[in-house]
Amino acid sequence: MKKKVTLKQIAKELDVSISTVSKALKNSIEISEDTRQKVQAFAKLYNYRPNNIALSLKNRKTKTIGVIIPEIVHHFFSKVISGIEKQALSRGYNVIVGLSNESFSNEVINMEMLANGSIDGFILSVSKETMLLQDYHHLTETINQGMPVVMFDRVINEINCDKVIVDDFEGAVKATNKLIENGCKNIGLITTKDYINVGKLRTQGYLKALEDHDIFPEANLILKVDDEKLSEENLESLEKEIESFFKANKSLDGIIAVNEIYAITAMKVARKLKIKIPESLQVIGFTDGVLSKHAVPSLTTVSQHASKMGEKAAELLINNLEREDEEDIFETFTIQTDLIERESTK
Amino acid sequence: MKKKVTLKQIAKELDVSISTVSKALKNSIEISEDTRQKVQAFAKLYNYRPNNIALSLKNRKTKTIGVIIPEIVHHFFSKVISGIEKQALSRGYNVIVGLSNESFSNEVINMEMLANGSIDGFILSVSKETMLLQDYHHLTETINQGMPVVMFDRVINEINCDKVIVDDFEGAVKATNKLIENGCKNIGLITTKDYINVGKLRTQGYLKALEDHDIFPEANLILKVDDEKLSEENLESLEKEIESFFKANKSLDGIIAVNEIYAITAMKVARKLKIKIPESLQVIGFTDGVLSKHAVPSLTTVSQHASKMGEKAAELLINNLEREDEEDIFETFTIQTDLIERESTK
DNA sequence: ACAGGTAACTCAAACGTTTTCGTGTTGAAA
DNA sequence: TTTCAACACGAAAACGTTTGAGTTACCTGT
Repeated sequence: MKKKVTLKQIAKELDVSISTVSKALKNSIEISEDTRQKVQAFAKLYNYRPNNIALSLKNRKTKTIGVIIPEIVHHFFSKVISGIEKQALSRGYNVIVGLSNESFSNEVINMEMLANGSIDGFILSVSKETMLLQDYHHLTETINQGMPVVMFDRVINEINCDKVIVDDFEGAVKATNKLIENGCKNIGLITTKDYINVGKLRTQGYLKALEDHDIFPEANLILKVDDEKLSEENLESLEKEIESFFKANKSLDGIIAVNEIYAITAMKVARKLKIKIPESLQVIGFTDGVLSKHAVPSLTTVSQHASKMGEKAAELLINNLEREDEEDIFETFTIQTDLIERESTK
Repeated sequence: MKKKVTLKQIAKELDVSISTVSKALKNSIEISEDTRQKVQAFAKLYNYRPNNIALSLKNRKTKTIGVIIPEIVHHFFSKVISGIEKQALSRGYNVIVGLSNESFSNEVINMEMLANGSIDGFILSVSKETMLLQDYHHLTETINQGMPVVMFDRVINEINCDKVIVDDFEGAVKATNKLIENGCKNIGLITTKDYINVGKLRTQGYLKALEDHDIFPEANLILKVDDEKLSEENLESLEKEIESFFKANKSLDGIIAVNEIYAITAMKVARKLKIKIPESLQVIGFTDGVLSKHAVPSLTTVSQHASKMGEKAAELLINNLEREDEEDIFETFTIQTDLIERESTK
């Protein structure tokens, strides 16, 4: 077991100074050809690699970015991470991941753990609890200490930083328009409670599209599901809720669901009630994950290009980190959605 | 924008030495009550936090573990990460993630990037390419340098380190037994090419169960799908392959599939061919992901407890890191599988 | 009055780099 | 023989901590 070799050891071994070794390895012209070759040969032999931690300390930068997300077992977030990773790797950065599990205190703890020198900047999507509590002190403090932050998807307007968001509003408009074009007269919406930003925006897009086509939105065509229902256990109660929604609105011929689970569950309930998809009911979901692709019938869905979001977020952050001038001009980048048409629509 | 405050700054401000500040903050009895209070008050006011990088350099440990996985947009791997994260957080460690994207060179690059001081140890599952090439020099080198490594799921027997594996063999036995108990006479297997360890083990389990019941395994009941078919694009060709498999074996009344996609696709094909599930065909998959839960009919599956795997892997690694004696006694921990019964079996 | 003790600090080294500013030697020009 | 580059290298500081080993100044006992 040979431990990592350091400059000091090489220096001692070759009987030169540490500085000479360092310079020789960097091909400095200060060092004679002879010595340079000797040092480089030795370094290669012992597989010398500079110690990252020492470099970080010296340079005051770690070449590492911290990512805090609410959950990782989630198609959208893991896609975002893969985008971040891709961009980070190509620019020589590492990615360190913290999970908040939708808890405010976890978010704070994780950020504090990383903010003390471990990373150069944050990319994050805040937890639901944080949105509810509206306590953003950890964010403002981090930013005030001069650490760049990029928020994505679940962003907070009051916080002054770079942001990457999905055009949820426009996505919902597109989806709703599609259903209207396809002849739907009674389009229902399955959404979340309003405090979740994305749910709100999608609802607004749905309403806007109806309005544009002079369709009067009916309140009972909008089902606001309690968010707890998303947890894996409460699937049955979600099913029941959707089932009574369907039974109460027999005329439904189109459904927009603000996420994949709601859409899939709606299709499941429809099948149970012998409602044919897409013949008598067309369904569009959000988030183009595995479920949409493999469902039967496969689900038409609004793709959010999660991977691209991650790449863009990482790009904004790294640009900021490597910018010389310290001007803080923050950008909000909007990712356009695409409607992926599959079998659940005509 | 107030930058992070250091011991040196506090020392200068209060006109004492750096050591005094450090000791005061640690409540050392060497420092008078007075000074201690003064220093602590000042530190609190300026929100002093020790610089992690400096600590890492001094202590020669980073309290960070590196995780290298082939892919993150994958239910199994993201579950494993969440398990690792959970255990890591509870023991004061951070998790830094590298993705190999199933590529050997990416795996090597990522490991080299992290192995130079950034982390204390690795948790990894090797890429398919690495298994194919059988080039493990990056692993042996890392281990030889004294950095602990824990492998999970896709492990390599020749490498001497802690391992966490799923009892794939026994899982396949359980699944096959279940089908036999349920009256299946002609059980097919949809698996991968043999170089993937897990596929091989599951195949062996399937064969063992048949043997135990004096059923002679028929070669044409085993479909070895080319692994490329797992990629999201080649879904159609996977479907075709399975379809001809079904057509060539009309007597099939049970299917074991070594992953979720194969199982779901098999069900899709069955539906197309008007084969009723579970009445005339029962299906069991591996990996209890979202697809299994939300499929119609929902899929009976062998759960691998991915999250538990992650926790165990992190536990083994951290125990190793924090162990005083340097004895290298490596452990291979086997995670038992569970058969989650759903609608795709009787 | 003075050794001995102790409370309260400070010093300095160490972790592994990079980099600026010397410094000694050589050879050549004056 | 003196002077001065050019050359090849070394010393030391700095990044932010921790910690064992000094160093004061003051107090106590004899």
